[in-house]
Amino acid sequence: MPDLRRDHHCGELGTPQIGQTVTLNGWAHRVRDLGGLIFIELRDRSGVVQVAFNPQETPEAHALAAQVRSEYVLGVRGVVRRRPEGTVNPNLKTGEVEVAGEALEILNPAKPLPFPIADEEIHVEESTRLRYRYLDLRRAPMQRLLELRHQVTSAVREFLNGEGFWEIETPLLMKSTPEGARDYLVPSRVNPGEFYALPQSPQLLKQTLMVSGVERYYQLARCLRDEDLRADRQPEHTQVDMEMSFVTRDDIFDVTERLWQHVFRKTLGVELALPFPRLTYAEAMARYGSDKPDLRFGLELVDVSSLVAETEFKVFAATVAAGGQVKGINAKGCGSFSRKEIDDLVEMSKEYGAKGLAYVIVEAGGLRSPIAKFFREEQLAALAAAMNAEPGDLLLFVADQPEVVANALGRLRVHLGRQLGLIPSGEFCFLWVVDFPLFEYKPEEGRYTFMHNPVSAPHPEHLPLLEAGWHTDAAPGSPAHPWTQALSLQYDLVLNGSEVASGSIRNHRAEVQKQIFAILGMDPGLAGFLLEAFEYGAPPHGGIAPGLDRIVAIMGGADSIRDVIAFPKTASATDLMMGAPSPVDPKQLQELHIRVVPPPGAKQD
RNA sequence: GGACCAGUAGCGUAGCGGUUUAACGCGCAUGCCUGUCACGCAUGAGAUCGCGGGUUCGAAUCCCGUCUGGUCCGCCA
Repeated sequence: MPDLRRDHHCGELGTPQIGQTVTLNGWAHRVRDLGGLIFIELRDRSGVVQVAFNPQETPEAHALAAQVRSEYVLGVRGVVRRRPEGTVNPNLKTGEVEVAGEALEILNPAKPLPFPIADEEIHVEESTRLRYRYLDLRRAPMQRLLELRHQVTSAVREFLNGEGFWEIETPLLMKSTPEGARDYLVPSRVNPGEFYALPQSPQLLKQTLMVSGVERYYQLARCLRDEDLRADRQPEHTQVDMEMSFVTRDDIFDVTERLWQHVFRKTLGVELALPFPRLTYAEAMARYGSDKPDLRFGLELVDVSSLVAETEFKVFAATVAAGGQVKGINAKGCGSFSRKEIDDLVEMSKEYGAKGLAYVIVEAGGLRSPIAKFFREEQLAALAAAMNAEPGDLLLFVADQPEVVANALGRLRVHLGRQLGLIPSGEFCFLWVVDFPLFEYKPEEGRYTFMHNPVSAPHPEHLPLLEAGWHTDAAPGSPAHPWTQALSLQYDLVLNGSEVASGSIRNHRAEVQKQIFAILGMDPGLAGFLLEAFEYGAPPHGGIAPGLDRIVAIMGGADSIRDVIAFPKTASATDLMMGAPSPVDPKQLQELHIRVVPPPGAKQD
């Protein structure tokens, strides 16, 4: 370590330290060489302070200071003094004082940087930031996010420890499962031809821990999935994985709500109101067309099926007759949209699966629309009334099967909310979505699959529907089928339109779990050991797994979860800093008993 | 797997209705400058216009392909 070892941090200096000799270590944030005087802004994690070097007072230090460039690493000793009259910098936390540099040591020079560290508002290609992630993380906005994430995890641990949870680690080398997401595989050298899988989540193991009598478990667990990426999806993400025994759904809601209340209070000073509102899945889909509705704005979906069933507009009438529905949203004040703007919305709704988007412009004199001619006067009036239409509004309608309508209008709703600036910033709108269907019918596979995961328990009163499903006359997938009707004790936590946690009360009775596997046509596979464990006294249990990356990103106002992950991957799952993934030495492959068969057209080395 | 957007000195951009020494700001280098704080002033270096092919007398500019990054759909909790 250098001679000049720090005894203070840059950002903590102020008028109370005036007169003290301090030693600082840090980076040259900005350098201003006036020919005589040299000012160096010195930065460490705590902040920035100005150091002044005077050629008359300390010629040696001054001569060295003249060599300092941006981001040189320095040791500085000097006396804290009040800045001369008129030179106080109100933009700097330490701006009332400066350090009169007496001794300077260059601990390490730095090459000119690929992008500036000192400017907070920089526009640099994200690939450049990722290539030089160590420099990107040096920037103040990124440091703030790193610190926020640290504070959040620390508050999470503090709270859960206080509630009697035990933090327990589970293995990274697990067993592959065919269902759900694609696994990352790790070849076994010792067992030729066999593979481990990296965990998609510790789901089965945390349930196993309940059988072990742990009662309250948590882990900041890394979860890995080999699927395509998005702005809010990385190949590895972190969950606050929790599981509890002898609890009801409300117990889990209560702990989770108080957890985030504690975290928001400790880290942001924001007071969350409890309890969080709840919506059933059915209501969320009906009113917002989404199972993760953003409640920070309105634009709710309105069902007008009954109003249009008898009209001459065949698209609407036929859809309703065929068991579909017609729903609309009222884009308030968008009646002035240009033809192109409306066409864009139509195009977008098609992207989201709708066959089309009907629109009606509300004018003072009446309704203007290409489809108006198919409606009688009173039908139009009823439609306008149902949509709460006022002159200047734009009404948008989709007719289709309920899932399609919900998806298209739900996404259109979010798009319009953003486009119209209806979404207030700085608000944190949590809500529970409850009563998810237990199963989901996949027409293309002709079978039922699980909605969330296969371990979610059915609603107790829907338990008989499991058995009834084997004997029904109802067509698979139809609304009348018992398995379509069965609701589960699964729940999601939604924050500002993002799903930030998911959980359920689990099946703890082996026969119920086996029944569900049978309905899903699933081999228990990996879960076999859990089923066995259930036969040795499994407590009722349930849990939840909040996604840390998404929550921290929302808390910190980051655009992407990449900004709250220290070393994230690109959209093609590569790491631009370390250059992963990469080919490996043939010897390594040999040891693993693996031969690579490149796809046709792949790049050769 | 598909759609769209972007790629021009270290960074951010302009040029893209074809022909110029490829322009501007920041950064960098050198010199000057003793109260600056995005210091200032002057001079200068720095670009095979992502890559490959094609059209043309002539391509950063038009066409095709490809790579990389991003957003979205599919996929995924």
